[in-house]
Amino acid sequence: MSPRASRGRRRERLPRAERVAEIMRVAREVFCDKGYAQASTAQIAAQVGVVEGTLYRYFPSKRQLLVGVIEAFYESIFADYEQQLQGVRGTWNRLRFLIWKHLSVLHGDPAMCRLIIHELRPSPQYRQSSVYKLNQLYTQRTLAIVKEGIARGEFEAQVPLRIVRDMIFGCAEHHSWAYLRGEGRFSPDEAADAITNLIYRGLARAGADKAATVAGSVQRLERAVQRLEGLRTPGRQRRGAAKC
Amino acid sequence: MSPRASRGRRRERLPRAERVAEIMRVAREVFCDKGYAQASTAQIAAQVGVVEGTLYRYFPSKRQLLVGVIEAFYESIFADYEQQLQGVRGTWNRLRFLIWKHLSVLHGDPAMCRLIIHELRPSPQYRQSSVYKLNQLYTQRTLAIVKEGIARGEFEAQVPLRIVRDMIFGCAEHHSWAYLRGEGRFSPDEAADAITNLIYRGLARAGADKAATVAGSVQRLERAVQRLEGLRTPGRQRRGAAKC
Amino acid sequence: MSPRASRGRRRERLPRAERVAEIMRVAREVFCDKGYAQASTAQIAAQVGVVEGTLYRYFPSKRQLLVGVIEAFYESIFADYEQQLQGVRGTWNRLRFLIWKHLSVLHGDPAMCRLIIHELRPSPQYRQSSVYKLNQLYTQRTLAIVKEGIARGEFEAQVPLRIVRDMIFGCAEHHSWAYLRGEGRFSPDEAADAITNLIYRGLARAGADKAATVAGSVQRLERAVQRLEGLRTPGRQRRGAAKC
Amino acid sequence: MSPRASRGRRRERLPRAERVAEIMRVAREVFCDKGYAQASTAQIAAQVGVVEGTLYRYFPSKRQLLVGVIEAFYESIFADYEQQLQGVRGTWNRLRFLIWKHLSVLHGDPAMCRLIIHELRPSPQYRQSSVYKLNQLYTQRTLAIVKEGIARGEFEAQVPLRIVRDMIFGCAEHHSWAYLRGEGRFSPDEAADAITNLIYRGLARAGADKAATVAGSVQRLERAVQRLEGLRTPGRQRRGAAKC
DNA sequence: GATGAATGAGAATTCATTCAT
DNA sequence: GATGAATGAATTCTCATTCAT
Repeated sequence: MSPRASRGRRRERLPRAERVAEIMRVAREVFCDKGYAQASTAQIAAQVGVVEGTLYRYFPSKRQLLVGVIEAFYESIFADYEQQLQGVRGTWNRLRFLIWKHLSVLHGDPAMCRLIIHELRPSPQYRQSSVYKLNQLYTQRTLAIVKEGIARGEFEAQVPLRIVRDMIFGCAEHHSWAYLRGEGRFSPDEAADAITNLIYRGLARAGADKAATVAGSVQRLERAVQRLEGLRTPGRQRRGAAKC
Repeated sequence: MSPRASRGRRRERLPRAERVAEIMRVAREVFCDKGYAQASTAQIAAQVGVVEGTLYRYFPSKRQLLVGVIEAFYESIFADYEQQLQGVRGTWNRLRFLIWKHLSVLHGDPAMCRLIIHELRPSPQYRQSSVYKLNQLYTQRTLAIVKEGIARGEFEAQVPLRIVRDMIFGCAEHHSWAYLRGEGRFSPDEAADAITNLIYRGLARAGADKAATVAGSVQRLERAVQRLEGLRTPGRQRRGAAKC
Repeated sequence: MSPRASRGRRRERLPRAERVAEIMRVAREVFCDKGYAQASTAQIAAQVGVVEGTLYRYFPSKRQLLVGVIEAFYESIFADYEQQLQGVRGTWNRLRFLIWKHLSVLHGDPAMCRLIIHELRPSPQYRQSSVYKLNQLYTQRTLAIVKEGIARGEFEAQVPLRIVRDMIFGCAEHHSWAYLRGEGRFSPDEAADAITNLIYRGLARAGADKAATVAGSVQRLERAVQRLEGLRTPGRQRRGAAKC
Repeated sequence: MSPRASRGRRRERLPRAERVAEIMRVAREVFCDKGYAQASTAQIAAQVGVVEGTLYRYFPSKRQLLVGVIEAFYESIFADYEQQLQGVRGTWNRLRFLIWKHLSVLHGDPAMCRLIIHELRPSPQYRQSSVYKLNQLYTQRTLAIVKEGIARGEFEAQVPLRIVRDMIFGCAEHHSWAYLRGEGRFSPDEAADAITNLIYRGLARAGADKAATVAGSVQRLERAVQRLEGLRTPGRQRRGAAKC
C-alpha cells in the first residue's frame, strides 16, 4: 500500500563504514573506467544506489573522494609490504623484490596507477594526502636497502641516493607507461630482473662482490689475488676473515 | 567617437601565419599557467585580442590547439639537437649530453613539460601527434649511442635496450617531478653526471676499460693477477678457462 | 531584501511530475510559437522560471524535449479516439469520422501539427518515438474500416490499401497546408464530407449500394433493371451475365 | 618566384553565369546531402573552390541560395512538361500522366523534394519565390484536366476542385514520404495507376462511361436499361451507339 | 572580381554542489 | 540519514555575414 515500498526505493540505512566502503568501491570503478574528469558524481551516486547528496554526507567533494579512493588503494598495497620484505635476504634480492613489487602494482592495477600519476600526484592536494606520506615511507625503505648495500661494502660509498630512487621508480613508471594507456604489455618479472641488474651494477663497488649479477669473474680474480699475494681485500667487513 | 572605432575594436587583419603564431604564443602561456583543463578558450581569445570564433578558424578544437602548441615546442627543442650531438665524442660524453639535454628541457620549461607528460601523453591523440613521431626519433638516437657503446666494446653485449631507455627518461622525469610541480629545484648538470655515471656503470663491460667512471680497481686487480699468474683474461665469454 | 529572496529567486521545489508537466507545457508553447530551431532552451527555461540546467534534469536534450511534447500531444489526441469511433456506424460514417478527426486535429492545433510534420517526422528519431507507434495504430484503424467495407461488399475487393491510406492522410495534410502556415482557412466539416465522398466513391463496388454518397443514379438504375428484368446483380465476378 | 602561383590559388575569373551555375550545382549537392540547416556556407564555398565572401557576391544570403537552387530545379522539371502533356489524350490518361510525373519527380530526386517540402514550403519566403508561382501554374494545369473531364461529362459536375488537387498531390507526397527519408521504396508506375484509378472513380459521373478503370458493370447496366426502357444516357460520347 | 580574416552573438549542454524537506 | 530538485556559471564550439585589402 505504501507508494514508497512499491517504487522499490532503496532506503537502506547502512552503517557509516559500510556506506563509505560501498561508495569508495563504486567510485574507484568509475574513476578507473572513465578517468577523474569524465566521471560524474551523478553516475557514482546512481551506481551506488543513492542520490548525489548522500555522497556529500561522506565526502566533502568529488576531489576528496578521489583522494580517499587512492589512499585506500595505497594502504592495501603496503599492508603486507614490510612483512614480505623481511623475508628477503641479500641486497640484490631485496632491491629486486622492491622493484618487482612496484612493477607488479603498475601491472596489476594500471587504471589506479594512472589516476595516481596523472591526477593525484600533479595536483596541489597531493602533499596533504596520506599518499604522500606513505610514498615517503616507501621511498625511505628503498633507500635503506641501498644504504645497507653501502654499509655491506657492496655499493660505492658515494651513491647519489636521490638519483637512485628516481631511477628505480622513474624507470618502472616509464617502462609501464604504454601499458597504462592500454597499449602493449610488459612483464614485471623480466623488467624487475633487468632493472635490478642495471641498478646493481651501476652502484656496485668496483672491487666488491657483484654476486648474483656479475658472473663471478671479479670475485674469482680477487680470491686468486688474495691467495697468491696473501693480501686481504680492504673492504669494510673483512668478511674473508682470519684464516683465509 | 567614430562608430568605426567603437564597433570594430581592433579589426587588425594579420596574415594567417602571424595570427597562428600569436594564438599559439598566447595559448602556450595560458595552458602553462593554468593547465589545460582550467584554461578557457575565452581567456585565450581575449588575451590574443580576438573573439573566440577566430581561434576556431585556425584550430579545430581546444585540444588541437594544445597539440599544436606542444608540437611547436618539440620542434624548437629538437631543431639543433642533431647538430649539437655531432660535436660530442665518446660514449660517456654522448650519453651525458643526451641526458643533460633532456634534463635541461625539463628544467627550462617545466610547465610545458607538465602539459606533455600529464595532458598530451596520456591522451588518445598522442599516437597521432607529430610529438609521438619526434619522440621515437629521439629515443632511437639515444639507443643508437648505447649500440655504439656495445660496438666499441665498452658495454655488455646483452644490454636490455628498452630498459635503458626507460631508465634514462624515466629517471629524468622522476627526478624533475617535484620541480615540475613548482616545488624544489634540481641541477641538470649534477643530475646529468650522476645519471650518466650510474647508467654507464650499469652497462659497462666487466672486463672493459671503465676509464672515466669506474676507478680502476678491478682493472688493476686483473692486471695484477695477470702478472702473477701469467694469465690473460680471455674476454668475457671464455672466462671460466682451463686451469683456473 | 532578505538574502534568501535575492539569492534563490524562486527555489520552488515541485514534485517531479509537476515540473515535467510545466516544462512540457511551456516548451510546447515556445516550440509552437517559434519553431523548433528558433526556440532556445534559454527561453524555455526562463519562461518556466528555472535555470537551463533544470531542463536537462528532466530531458536529456532539446530534441528529446520536443519528442516528449509531441508524444504527450499525440496521446491526448488519441485518448478517446477508440471510444468515439465505436459510437459511429456504417462504413461511410466511420470513414468520415476518421477523416474529420484528422482534419480537426490539424485545424485545432496547426502549430503542433507543423512540428510533427516538418520537425519530428523527417528526423531520424521518428522511428524510435512512440509517435511512430501511435501512428501505426491509427493507420491500422483506418484501414480496418476500409477492410470492413470490403467485407460488407461495399468496396471493391482489390483495393490498394496503402494508397487509400496515403490519400486520406495526404489529402488532409495537403488541404490544411496553407492553414498550417497561418494563411487561409479551411473547414474540417466541409473538407471531411468532400474527401469522404471522393474516397468512398473511388472505392465503392461498382454494383453496390452507394447509399449515402452517390446521388442515387446508379442505385436507381439498378433498381429499375431489377424491376424490369427480375434480376439481381450477381456480384462483381459474374457480371458477364446471360443475354447481354 | 611568385608565391601566388606556387600556392596554386585558383584565381580563375569565370563569367558571372558560369560562376553562378557552379555555385548552385555545388550548393544543391551540399543541401541535398546534409539538409539546409546542417549545410554551411563554408563548406559550399570550399567545395566550389572560392572563399565564402564570393558566395555573397552572387547570392545575398544562404537562404536565397537555397531558393535559387530550388527554383532552378523546378524550372528544369517543368521545362518540357507542357509539351509532354500535349501528347497525351483522354482524361484518365492525362490525369495519370500528371500524377505519374509528380511521383517520378519525388522518386527521382528525393533529396531535393525534401528540401522543397520541409525547408522552402513552410518558410515565409515561399510565397515570394518563383516556385510558388510555378506551383500555381502546375496546379491549375491539373485542375484544368479535371475541368475538361467535367466538360466532357466524364466527371460529376459538382467536383470539389481544391480537394481533388489536395488528394492528388497530398497522396503522392504521403506515399513517397518514407522514401524521402531514405526508407523503403515505391514504384511511380504502380502508384500512378492506383491513384489515378481511385481519383478517377471518385470523380466519375455516376452514369458515365468509366471506360478504362471501372469494369463496365454500371455501363452495362445502363445499356440494359436503355434497351429495356428505350432510354439513352445523354452521355457525351455515345460511343456504344446504334447497333448495340 | 576575389579574398579571407574577423566578427559576435548565441547555441546547447555539463555538473559539482547545496539545502529544504 | 537520506532525498532529489534546483542551481548557475561556465564551457566549447558554430556560422552566416561583413569589409578592408
